[in-house]
Parts: sequence; structure tokens; C-alpha cells
Amino acid sequence: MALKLYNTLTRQKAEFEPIDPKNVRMYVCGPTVYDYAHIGNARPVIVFDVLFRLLRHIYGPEHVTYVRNITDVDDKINARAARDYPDVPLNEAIRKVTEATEKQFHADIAALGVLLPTYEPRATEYIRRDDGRETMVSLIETLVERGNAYVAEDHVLFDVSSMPDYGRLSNRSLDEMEAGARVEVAPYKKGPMDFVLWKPSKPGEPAWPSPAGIATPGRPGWHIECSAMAGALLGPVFDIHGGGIDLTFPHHENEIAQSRCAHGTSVMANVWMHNGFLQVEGEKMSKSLGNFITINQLLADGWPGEVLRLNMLRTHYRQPIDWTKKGLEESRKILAGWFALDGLDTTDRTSISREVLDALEDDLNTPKAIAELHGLASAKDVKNLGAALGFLGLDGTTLRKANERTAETAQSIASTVIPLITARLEARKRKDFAESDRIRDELAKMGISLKDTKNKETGEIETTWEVTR
RNA sequence: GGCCACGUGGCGGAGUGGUGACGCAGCGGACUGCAAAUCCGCGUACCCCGGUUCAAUUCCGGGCGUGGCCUCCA
Repeated sequence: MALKLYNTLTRQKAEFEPIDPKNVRMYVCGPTVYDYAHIGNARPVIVFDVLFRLLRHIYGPEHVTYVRNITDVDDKINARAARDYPDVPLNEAIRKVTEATEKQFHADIAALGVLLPTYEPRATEYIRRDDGRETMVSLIETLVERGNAYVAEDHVLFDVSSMPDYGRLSNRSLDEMEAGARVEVAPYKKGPMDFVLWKPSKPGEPAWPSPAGIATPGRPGWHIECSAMAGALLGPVFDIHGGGIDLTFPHHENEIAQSRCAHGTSVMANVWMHNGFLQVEGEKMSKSLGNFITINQLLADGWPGEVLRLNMLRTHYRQPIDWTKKGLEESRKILAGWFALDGLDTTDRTSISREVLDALEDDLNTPKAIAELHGLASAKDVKNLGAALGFLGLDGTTLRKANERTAETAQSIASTVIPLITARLEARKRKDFAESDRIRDELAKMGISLKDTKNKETGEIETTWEVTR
């Protein structure tokens, strides 16, 4: 089966045809580094990691270029830096915030089994540079020259009226947008939907020499950075652009406007993919509700990264997810069941089952793929199951780490537990089941569960135990 | 108000114009002193109302509900 992907641009699922099968190119909007990544941020990272793995499988690992940026210039970063490091010069404080957050982000997603993208550019590296690559400043200059952007009060603004099909991705017309606009329009804008490409910096704020003859130093608007990084690393037209569904408008719409007008192309990327939103325990995740869940917190609570990953993939990427504790428990059980099978090896990827690949090639139908995994598990086909799990980024690494931690806990309490188990076995031998059960209950309260097995050779009852919490 | 998704059994979640995927939970059985683990078995679900059709959960229309965007939140 050929790879099919749903394209937001056409609102249809269609067969994917790369521009150049020798170099399949994908761009995904990455995080703005000012705070811990939350579980909603994890979704596109995981979803597009699966797509990256699939593309590498189909076209060959050396024939796929995946760019996921780091946004390290943004007003939210400035605000956070000023708040957290009030006694440090702003630029230095910003560096502290972005470096620490970026490091944390990488640690978090590594636990989720996410491969490194081919390139992970930082926005600040693409404002200006001297190697001839596309930059935000060069894009802005081009847009001004071509009449798609104008200078007003030290800002550079994109003139949306200069682009006839602005709004095509999000399927809305300029009239509709203007009618529905609820924001106060800055007086220097020609049209209410015009958006900022460049804005002046206040003293002390990060600032770069401005384009288009503006004397005051400034900084880029949000949308231009993705256009610049995508253009610099993937060229004017590439295959796939991904991100959260909330970015469709205005971010992606504006990216398209900038890139297409600057490059004179009819599309920026052929396929636009958007992952659905995530709710927590049936409610919208928000700071005011206090249900903001970070990846870091989930990991700290003892959930192996692979459980988070599986939990994410149990829902199709375009569907909304209700992220619940119950779902996590279920994912943990499923994974534990698979990894308990004898002979499972996730490093041998020679036989990834056709059924699993077919499911993934059908617009990344991960729930279907997971159902196939269940089938392989019940057929005890550990060869195909292991291969598919490894392929999906569920290679057991974080499960093993969690098991090691449990083993350490077990070791630390073994001296308390073992005498109790011995006493219970003795009670059992003399058929004092009341005492035997009392000891088992006592252990259960400590989070220890027991298993009695009969030794086939000696006929003796033996008890194994494990820490369940 | 405009635009867009989505509504399947207790829960999660595929899929299909006509034989009730799959998983978790639950129930029954085997095993066990009893459990646990394991194995075997068990479910008459497709938001509502119309329409098309021999036949609709699946197609069409309307309604209701949930969520998203229209505010530099993935």
C-alpha cells in the first residue's frame, strides 16, 4: 500500500508523492523555549516522529530531511527572563531561560523515544547570517521589494491584500476575517489583518539591525522565523509541513503568505498536516484550571516515557485526545503485557509486519497499528511484534529503567519482606491459612504482591514477590 | 456571529451499504487452601429526526451535543 496522508490544504486524504524521493523534506513547528513542555506540546513531537520513522522506512534513512525548530526569540521568553532573573541584564537572562528550557525539552522528549530531527535550527541563528542562506531579514527585504510588505513606524508589516488567496489553508476569506476580528487594530496598519514581520526593540531588549532601511534596531515577528528556517534548510517548496491544529491560523497561513510571496511559488509545502488538540480529564488544559500537565511532571511521577508515547499513539493524530490517568494505566498494562512475552527483541527490525505498515501508511492510523500489535502478541509472534515495537519507538528502554528502579526498591526492602514470606510459607505448610493470609495482606499494604508457584521438580510451593507501587 | 472537526458497548478505539475488530475493566470457568499470574469462554454499541436503498452505524439533509480556530496556546 502506498503512503496516504490527509492534507489540510485540500481537506482530503491523498497518496503522498515526494518532490524528490531522494530527499523527502518535512518541517514541523517546534517549541518556544520559555517553560516546561506540556503534554500537548508532546503530541506533535511524537506524531511527526512516527511519520519521520515511516518516511525513513519507505524512502531510506538518508533520503529524509526533517527540520524541527527551536523558537528562542519571543515576547514570552523576554517576560519570563525578566521575571526569573530580575537582577541580571535582560539578554543574559534570556539566554539562561532559553538554554535551560531547551535542555529540559531535549531530556523530556528523549524519554518519549523521539529521534533527533535532521536539523534543529534556533530562530536567532536565522535572523541574519553571512553564508548566503535565506534569513528572516533577507525574506523581509524581498517582501518589501516585491510590494508584499511595507514599513510603518519602524515596523514591517505584511500586506495581506497583496496575496489573492490568503486564507486558503484555514478556509476563510479576508472579508470573513475582518468581520470576525475582535482585536483592536494598530493605527499604522493598512489593513486590519496585516501582520508584523519585524518590530522595533525597546532598549535592553534583544535587537538586531533592522531591514528595509529602518534605523531603530528590532526583532522579528513570530511567523517569519519558520518561513526563514524552512526556506534555508528545505528550499522554497518542500513536501510536508506539520504542527498543531491551532497553528493553522494565523501562524501557518502567514508562513505560507510570506514564503510564497517571497519565492513566487504557488505553494510553500505540498502537504499540510495538523494534529488534534488534547484535553485533560475531560477539561481543556489551562493554567487557570490548574490541570496543566508537563512531560517532566509525568516522568517524575514515575510514568515511563514509553507509556506516555503509547498513550499518545492510541488515538489517531487528527482526533482530539482526552488525556487521563485511567488511559495511562491502561497503556502501562498493555506495554507490560507485550514486554513480558518471552523472546521479544525490539532491535531486530528485519520483519515489520505488513499489517502494521499498512495501518501507518493509511494516514498514520496508529490505533489500527496498535490493534495489529495486539494480534501479533496473542499469536505469540514475538519476532514481528518486537520489530514493530522497535520501529514505533517503543523499544523498552524506559520500561527497563523503571524496572531497575523497582528492583532497587525491592532490594532495599528485601530484608523486611523475605522473613515475612518465609513465615507465610511456614504458616501455609501447617495449614494456618488465617495467618498466611494475614501476612499476605500486610505485604499488600506495603505495595508487595505475591505469586505462589509450584516447583515442578520438587513439588514444593515457592513464592515470588514484586513491588507494585 | 463566522469557519472547521468530531459524536461507536462501562471506558479507550478501528472499521464497514448487508456475518457485533481490538484492548482495558467486568462476568463465568480451569488452576489454587483462598488469591495472584496464566489459560479458556462471555458483549445483541454505533447521538436524535427525516430521506435514499431490498438493506444505513456506514450515503444525503436537518437538529442536538462536545471541542478547536477567528486573541503571536501544540
